[in-house]
Amino acid sequence: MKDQIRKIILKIVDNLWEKNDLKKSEIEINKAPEKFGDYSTNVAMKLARIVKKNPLEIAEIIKEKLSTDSVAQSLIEKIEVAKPGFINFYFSQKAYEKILADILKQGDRYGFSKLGQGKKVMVEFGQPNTHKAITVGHLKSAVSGLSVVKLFEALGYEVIRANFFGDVGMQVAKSTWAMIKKELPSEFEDWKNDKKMEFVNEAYVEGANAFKDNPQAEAEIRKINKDIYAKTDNKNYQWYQKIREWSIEYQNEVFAKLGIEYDRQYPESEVYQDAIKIVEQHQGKIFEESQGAIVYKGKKDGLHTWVFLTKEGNPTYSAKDLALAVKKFSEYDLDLAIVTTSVEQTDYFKAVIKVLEKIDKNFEGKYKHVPFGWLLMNGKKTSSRMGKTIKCVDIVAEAMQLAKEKIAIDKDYSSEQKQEIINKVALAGLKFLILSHEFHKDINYNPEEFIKLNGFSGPFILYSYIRINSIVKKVSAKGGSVSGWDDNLRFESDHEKQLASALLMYSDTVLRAGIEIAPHIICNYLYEVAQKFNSFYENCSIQKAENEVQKKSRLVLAMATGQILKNGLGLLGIETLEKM
RNA sequence: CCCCUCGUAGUUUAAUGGAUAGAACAUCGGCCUUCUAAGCCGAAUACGAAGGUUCGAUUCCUUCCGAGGGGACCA
Repeated sequence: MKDQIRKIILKIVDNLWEKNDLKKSEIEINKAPEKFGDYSTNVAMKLARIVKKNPLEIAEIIKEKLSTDSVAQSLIEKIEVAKPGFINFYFSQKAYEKILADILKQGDRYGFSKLGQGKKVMVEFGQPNTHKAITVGHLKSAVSGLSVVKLFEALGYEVIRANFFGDVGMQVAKSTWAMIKKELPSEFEDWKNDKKMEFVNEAYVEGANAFKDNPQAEAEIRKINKDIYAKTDNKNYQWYQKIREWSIEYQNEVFAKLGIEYDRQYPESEVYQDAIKIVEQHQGKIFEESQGAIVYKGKKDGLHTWVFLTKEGNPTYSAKDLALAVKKFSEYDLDLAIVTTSVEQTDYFKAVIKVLEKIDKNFEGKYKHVPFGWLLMNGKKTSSRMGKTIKCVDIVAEAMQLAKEKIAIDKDYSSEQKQEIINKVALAGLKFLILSHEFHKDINYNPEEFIKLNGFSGPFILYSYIRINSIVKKVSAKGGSVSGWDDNLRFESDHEKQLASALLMYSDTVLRAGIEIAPHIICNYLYEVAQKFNSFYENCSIQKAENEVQKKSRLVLAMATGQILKNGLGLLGIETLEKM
């Protein structure tokens, strides 16, 4: 709809002022502030400088021409000119009819665009380490990454979900060392993965402390590290392998609960050899020797110096990330690869990407790092209440506990139904909290109420969706019908019109959120829709509509709203509930 | 010392260079015999400081103040 209006305006402008230097990208057609209509354009103000005329005069001329265009006439009910030179549009009933029909016809596919058609993108997110706990940072990565995946899918891309996890290095040696030393409870083997991993994480902490404080332990841990790299067939390696398996199973369980399944998982150990090779291949050109290590000196590119191979000849993470990048493209023929990590790695990835582009020009612009901020409790990274590092499972458990305490669930539901409601509400709250902030900014939350159940929150949107579901069922049961819903709709009140206008903005919003990789835009949008729906709900009864046309119109509007909320929540990785 | 990010109501935050800076929580005041009150309606409170560019700056540039992150063998 926006494109249609845009085309018409551009044509008018070209006809009126033949030799204008107006840059088309400067012309904006945007959602107008509520009191000024639905869409607005700045074309007259941009034109003013070029044709040397008062923007208000120009706006009037364009308005005049627009009102004689037949396509514009059918979509737009009213055009207004406002100072300093905006042209504002109000949608027509026909426009509403068309959009509602599209939404209901296309259903779950509504809002998908063709922008990325035929293109492949890989999104890497999650990135936990084996042999230790999955932290709140991994949770943030997982939730954010899933949303990036969904946004790219909505843009029409084929998306490959990838995970890169650390399964080698000193941290795994530390916990392996402590696990061997520790006395295991007799029933240990029968424990589920989550309990085992809790135990392993304690071992990791002990191992890390011993490494710091005890030279004997340090030597033993270094030996274990060597055995792991060499795959020596001894107790050390066997233990490492066992813990690795539990870790991976556990990771998959945790991520599955968050709604994440990967298409490709890259263990760090898999790129180890490639990393060495790739650095050696480009030594002298991109890399040089410095103090025994092989480094990339980034000064000429405005970057720091980064070590790629240590003086012992081991690849650092930079080399592994480099090898990983190359591997991704060779395996999947990608058009784009996205890596999400926390912000502290921003400079680091600048260097990795720079080096990647030096290796092959074809990578230019195709590897993108998306940094996200911390999830902070009262502005701090740690929690005294939960122990030093905040674990992913603790956060999820807290959210569930909060949901359980504060939601009033119909007592007639079975315990399974209740559990499902608690799970989904908690995850909706958690995911919405994370995604409603701009990616690169830190999130501060208050542990007492860190997921909100009302106001600007995921549960509020779920609740609105359920209200819709409930009315639609009730009205349909009483013989209300939506047959022939694609024409003869009539919206009289502002509540109806504003809701319909908001629905009309969905596809523009998805497009923008996708291009900018900004799920918070979706959050803001969904909240606006839900609010407008609730206003409509209070003021415009469906059951008590004055006539059949009104009843049908309102029912269709409610149904379309439900579909939009569902689709939008889907982009955030949030599942809907049918009742609660 | 150098580089990056960020400073918006009491708190958490939004605003592709545009219109009266938009919300939520908390606070105060209304609305359930009526489609799920996790809701609706209303009140009050904010752009760190100073310059500059622009018809127009919260947004872009400079300086200062404040917070966080990064800067060779960790990631």
